[in-house]
Amino acid sequence: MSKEKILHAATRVFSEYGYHRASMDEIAQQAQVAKGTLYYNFPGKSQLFKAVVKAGFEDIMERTKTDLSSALPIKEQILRVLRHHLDLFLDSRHFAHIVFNEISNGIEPDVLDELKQLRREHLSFLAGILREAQCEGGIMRDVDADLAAASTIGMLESTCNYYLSHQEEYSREDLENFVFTVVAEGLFKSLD
Amino acid sequence: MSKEKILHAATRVFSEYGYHRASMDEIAQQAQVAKGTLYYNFPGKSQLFKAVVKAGFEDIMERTKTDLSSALPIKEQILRVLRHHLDLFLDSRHFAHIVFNEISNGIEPDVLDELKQLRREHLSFLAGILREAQCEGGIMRDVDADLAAASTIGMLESTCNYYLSHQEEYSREDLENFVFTVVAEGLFKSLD
Amino acid sequence: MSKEKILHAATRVFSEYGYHRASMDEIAQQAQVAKGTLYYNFPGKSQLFKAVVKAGFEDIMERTKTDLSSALPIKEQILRVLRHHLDLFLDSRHFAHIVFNEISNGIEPDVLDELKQLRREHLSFLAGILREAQCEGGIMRDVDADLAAASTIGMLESTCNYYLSHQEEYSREDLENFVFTVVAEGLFKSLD
Amino acid sequence: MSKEKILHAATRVFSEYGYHRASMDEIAQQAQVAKGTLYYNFPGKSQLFKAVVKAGFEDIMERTKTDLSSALPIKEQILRVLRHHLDLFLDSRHFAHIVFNEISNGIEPDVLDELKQLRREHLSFLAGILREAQCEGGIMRDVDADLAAASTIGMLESTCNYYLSHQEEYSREDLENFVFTVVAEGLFKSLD
DNA sequence: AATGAATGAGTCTTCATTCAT
DNA sequence: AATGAATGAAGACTCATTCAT
Repeated sequence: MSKEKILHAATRVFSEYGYHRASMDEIAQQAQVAKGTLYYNFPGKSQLFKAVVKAGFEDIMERTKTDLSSALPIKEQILRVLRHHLDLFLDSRHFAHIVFNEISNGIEPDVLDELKQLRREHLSFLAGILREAQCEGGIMRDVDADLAAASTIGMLESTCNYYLSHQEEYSREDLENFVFTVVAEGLFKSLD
Repeated sequence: MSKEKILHAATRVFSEYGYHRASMDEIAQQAQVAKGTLYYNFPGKSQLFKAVVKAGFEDIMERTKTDLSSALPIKEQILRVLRHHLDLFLDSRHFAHIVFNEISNGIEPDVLDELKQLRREHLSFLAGILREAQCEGGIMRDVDADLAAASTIGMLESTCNYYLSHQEEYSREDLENFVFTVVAEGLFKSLD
Repeated sequence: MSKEKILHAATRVFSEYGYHRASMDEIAQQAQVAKGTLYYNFPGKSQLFKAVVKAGFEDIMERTKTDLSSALPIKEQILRVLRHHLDLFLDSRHFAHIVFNEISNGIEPDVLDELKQLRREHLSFLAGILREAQCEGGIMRDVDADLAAASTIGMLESTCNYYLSHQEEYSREDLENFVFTVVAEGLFKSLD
Repeated sequence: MSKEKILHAATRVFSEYGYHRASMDEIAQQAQVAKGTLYYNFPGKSQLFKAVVKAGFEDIMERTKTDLSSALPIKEQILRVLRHHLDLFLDSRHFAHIVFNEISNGIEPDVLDELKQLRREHLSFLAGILREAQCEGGIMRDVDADLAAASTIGMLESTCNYYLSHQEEYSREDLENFVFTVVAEGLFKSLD
């Protein structure tokens, strides 16, 4: 009960302020529990943060998995993965930022390792989908699937970030089209 | 004199610890000046950080510009831009991280705006080069140059990051080839 | 049932950490009861501590009494008292320390008074034995029995403490001989 | 300047409350400096405590040394040492208690080691004087000088403690006589 | 131009205690 | 008789910033 409330509040607060500016006081207040209750449910700030990030990764992976099905053509599956991540980066911009980026700053090393592990798992998940695409249809280029997953995530986040501060200039459809194009065909017509 | 030393030390310290974990004490110590001297030369921590980031952006832009010349074919110019940014992300990993990412966390809003402006200028610079490529040769796809610049930066950083924690699996050449392929041709052979 | 378990665990925990560093959490855990059970059986931490100290005093007094008997020559009785206290200070070093010394630190005043009373009773018990020695045989010097009891306890504890951190240099027998000599004859051959 | 004030205040506060109940807030208040000033001058609570204890040991040793001189007969020297320690235990009861006893509780292990070292040095100092007495005059029994020093300190403190809570029953002279007797001749007329 | 002692608001964390069940 | 979730006061410590020199 309290744990739920705390996790929700912590997600909000970490998203808004980032790890370091977020204070346990603020989280307790927003969760409407006493500060001690935070420490009754989580060992400390960094562990609470880890729980938030973990829930975030699990959520995006769960949502993506649910929407996929082997019945779909690989091409469609990848489009859906992209769309899910776009949703995440657009709807929960700040949350996505902490989940994908705040992982590197000044967090206790032991927790940091676990966070990196979570990120690795997420990338593996994406890479797995890409690898399938390579095996099956021969649709995909023969690039390293892990690098491809990593590069795609960074590309998506950066692009969404830019989009969000220039919303008047693009529509959501523009964004999707751009992303699909870049992923699919790259920037150049030909470089040879 | 002092200003130089402080700027160098601040770059080192911010790179190592990130904005929030970096302390003015540590910076003063590494710069071998008294703490008061920091405040004599810079109004405060966030302003000092801004100066560091600004110098960072200027450096990468300067280095890139120097290496370009209208004599070169556009294609080659873009390769060089990519290579310069790869260098930055690989050699000064942490520095690049704060320059490109720490900009969004929990920094005082007034300074944050100026930092965002700096990032915008850098993206404009890159977008400018891409736009040239579009005008001139018809080599490039007709995607939005600004989005393309933003997406490329994100892709580069994320890819380098992954590469740096998996160096045993890839060579630097692998990395370059991958990046060039992705930028040039995207991930798919065809999606239609 | 629970009370017993708690008392045992509390003794262990107080002995290991001292009064202030010992936590009710730790005690509950070691006693394998819920924290609430502690408060069901004892009014609070200081009262629990008092119970532990009381049991400690009673134990050493009981053990000593059991081993004495009016049949024994006074001299032998005193040797036995010394030996019992040596055993206590050596075998249950930390426990003895809290029983005899932690009594004065920063404990709630109300409980502190009761603890001091317990110590007083123990000293009275020892002084009683000494007084007997004085009456009966004329073996003992005509010093104040209460002061003598107090001084002896302090001497024993301090000596055992030193011994315990220099065990490689002395045998247990050395220690006993030293203590008996000091008690019996003092440090000097003659001071007149 | 501040350092002095802090050290004085800390001595007062630690003496009154013991290590754990003493709070940095209270010390800062009594020293009339801001809390930050405490940490500017001392790395932390335990280090501040160490400084207090160190000053205490140095003070008693200094005062004792000053009063001794090789011209005096050994017997007189030892009487003076005893008197100085009596003064300390009587005049600065609480301070002496923390200096000699609080050394064992729940202090950070690294600092604890240094504190133990200080105590060791003090005992060595006392043992040195005793050893002289053994060499020179043959006045002293052939007991281990280190054990003798340790036992004497414990005896003194314990006796003073008892005296202080029963002042109506003894005079200071009674106390001195008792202590001298015990040290000199022990408790028994003869035990053989 | 430079210093560094001093500050105090802000943070994380601990823990004895309570109480509804 | 026993539980354990929840509390909140209290405490140690950090650090950007100020200012007299």
